Amino acid sequence: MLNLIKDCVVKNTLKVERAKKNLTQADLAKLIMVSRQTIHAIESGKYVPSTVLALKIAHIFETTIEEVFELEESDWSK
Amino acid sequence: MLNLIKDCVVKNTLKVERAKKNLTQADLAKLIMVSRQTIHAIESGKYVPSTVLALKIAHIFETTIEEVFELEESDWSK
DNA sequence: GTAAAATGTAAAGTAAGGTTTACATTTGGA
DNA sequence: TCCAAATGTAAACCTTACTTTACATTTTAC
Repeated sequence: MLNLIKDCVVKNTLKVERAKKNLTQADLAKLIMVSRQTIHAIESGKYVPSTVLALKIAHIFETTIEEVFELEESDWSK
Repeated sequence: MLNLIKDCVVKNTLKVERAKKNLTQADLAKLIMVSRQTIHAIESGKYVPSTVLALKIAHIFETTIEEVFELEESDWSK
């Protein structure tokens, strides 16, 4: 079975949520205990965070993972 | 900065949700296009799925990731 | 009680998430 | 304008998620 997950595109609203709370990338990184580069990489779509990270991020923004990370429509069937 | 994420414990309700929908591990695996062993590994806590997989799993069960995957209380501060 | 279905387990390999260090560029305020 | 803060970028490295194949054990149905 070939890997279809890696081809899935996930959009996120990190930058906007950060703005709402007036947090810098470094602030957010510190809050969830990861490197600033990790936040940057997620925001710029370089990669999708692990579920543990996603849980923490959604928690900080007082919302759900689904609100922050959205799987592209066409990828639900992959 | 050392990696704290790997030490986080995440419980999940996959087995129960599967029972509700009367799906075998193989059924679920087929629905989200992963191997049966992947489902088994997640269910038995061997590892936490990626966010993409978690999104798909929650979607199948018509719920949210937070309902299916719960970070242990003490790990929110890690 | 036996066959089939479901679940458990394991090993080797690949890809993606995340780290560290380091430096370059952009933005904003005095 | 100039300094500092914020953001962007990159490379080398390690860990974990997920795959494939294969076989063992447990459950379920007849």
